[in-house]
Amino acid sequence: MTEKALTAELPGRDDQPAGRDGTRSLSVTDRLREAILRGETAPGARLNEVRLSQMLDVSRTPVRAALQVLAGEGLLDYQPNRGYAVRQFPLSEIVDAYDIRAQLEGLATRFAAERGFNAEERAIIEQSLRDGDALLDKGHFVDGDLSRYRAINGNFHETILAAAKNRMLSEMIRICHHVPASSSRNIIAFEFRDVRRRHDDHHRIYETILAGEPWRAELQMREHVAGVKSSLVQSLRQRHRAGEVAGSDTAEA
Amino acid sequence: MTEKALTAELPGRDDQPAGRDGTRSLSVTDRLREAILRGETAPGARLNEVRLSQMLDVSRTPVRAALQVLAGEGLLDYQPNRGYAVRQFPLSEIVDAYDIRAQLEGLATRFAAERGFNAEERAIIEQSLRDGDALLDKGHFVDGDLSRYRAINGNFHETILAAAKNRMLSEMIRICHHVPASSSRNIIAFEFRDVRRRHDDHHRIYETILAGEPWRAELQMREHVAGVKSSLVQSLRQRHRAGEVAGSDTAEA
DNA sequence: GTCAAGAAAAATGTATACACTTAACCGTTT
DNA sequence: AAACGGTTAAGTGTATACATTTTTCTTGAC
Repeated sequence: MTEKALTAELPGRDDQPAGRDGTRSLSVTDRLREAILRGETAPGARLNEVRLSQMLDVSRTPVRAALQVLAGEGLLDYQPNRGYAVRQFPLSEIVDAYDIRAQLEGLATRFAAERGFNAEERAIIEQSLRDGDALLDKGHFVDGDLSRYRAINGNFHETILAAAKNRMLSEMIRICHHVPASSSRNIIAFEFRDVRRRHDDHHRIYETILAGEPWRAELQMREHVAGVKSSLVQSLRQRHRAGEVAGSDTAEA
Repeated sequence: MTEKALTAELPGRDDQPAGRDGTRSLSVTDRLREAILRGETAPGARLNEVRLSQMLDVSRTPVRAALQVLAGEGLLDYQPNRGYAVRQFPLSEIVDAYDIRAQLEGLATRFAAERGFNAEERAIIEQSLRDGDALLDKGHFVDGDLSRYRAINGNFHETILAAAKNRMLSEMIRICHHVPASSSRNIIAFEFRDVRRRHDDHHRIYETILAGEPWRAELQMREHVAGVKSSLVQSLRQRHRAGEVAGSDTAEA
């Protein structure tokens, strides 16, 4: 079941009132989500409430609250009187999640283009473009550059999403990002060329938005995300060919 | 706050063990969701846990569980230590929800077309097409026909969604349907011509799927849903012009 | 009269005891 | 050995008491 490592660096209920969050429930929710996304829980494993509460040193109440929330986010399965289990994501759903993201982020881009950016949003985006340029100027990556670009990439996408000003859209895209292997945190290694191409996409998208062509910007963003999917699929194929394969139709990385 | 009518036809905790559902929590969740979607709760109103538990004749525990679930569905807002409030949907978000639905259902149609239907799914869809034909053959609607067509329409869309075989997609579309004024349950009156046109869309989409053209089917479905949005917007404009208007930028019907 | 500070009230968060359901166990039977 | 039945243990669902936070109300000063 691999419910270990959850108990690490636990504040203990007396050190801090309730973690650094407002409530224990939120704290437990975050910790469990992290653990699941990290893959520290065997997919399909059932989560025992009393064991979790002992591990996290809280009562069952906040644990149950967290489980309900995570089930709502799609990370857990729930059956009445039978409890919660870590949801399994067949490879097909992981790949499909990119298609969903492509549609949704495309739409968000259209909304953003229609509604326009405020000064702060514009500043962040332009900064992210400059930062990416600087990082890619060397022509190759050194250690840590990839995770640095990941942050830059995040700023770009999040700012566009914020400019779309649609909560439902934001939440849905957030859910897409929380599909285990789809999450940017455990993405496969990328070629320098891939990153450069993607960064250029950012430039193009921003230019199209400024040019006042929401519909084109939507298509560009859709294509942009679809490109990430392609990279993933190709990467999976390579792995598979290398015989490194592992887990049939379930992702555990 | 208008938390009335929730207490209607309550089984009472001794009549039945826990409603007809498995648990009280699920029962309460369903009842609260219905009440919110029906608009029986003032938008923005804060929900008091003890009052709700008294009204529903259960303890706070299942009430809290229900509130957490509904917050996850996007129907309620939550703030730590301050509780839950009925979420307000600005008109823009209601309209946007149709765009989101259009993208998502389009994608679902593509998936369904790529993956194909099984015998049962095919049967349901073809039945829905026949039923709609029969209903529309008269050339006009009599009382009750519109809600009858609504059921037929539901069968068509739900079956396509089922054939897409993607849970995340299903859940997201479900959320779109739960946006108050977006819900089919409180949709504005439709012209006969609109319905006929929409039903013809169903025929075309199914034919395209059978023809093995997933990409075209996606576009058709996207356009199909976008048409519904247009009808809504037009309907809202008419209302507005008629001065019937009411609530500024918040939908309450 | 307005504002601020503090106390009282109310509401949410948490822990825990108990009820009920499900799953496991064990012996019996075929 | 496999299958059935009943008992026991384990786990989830619910109610409730208590802790903590937020909100309200009162009191006082300016």
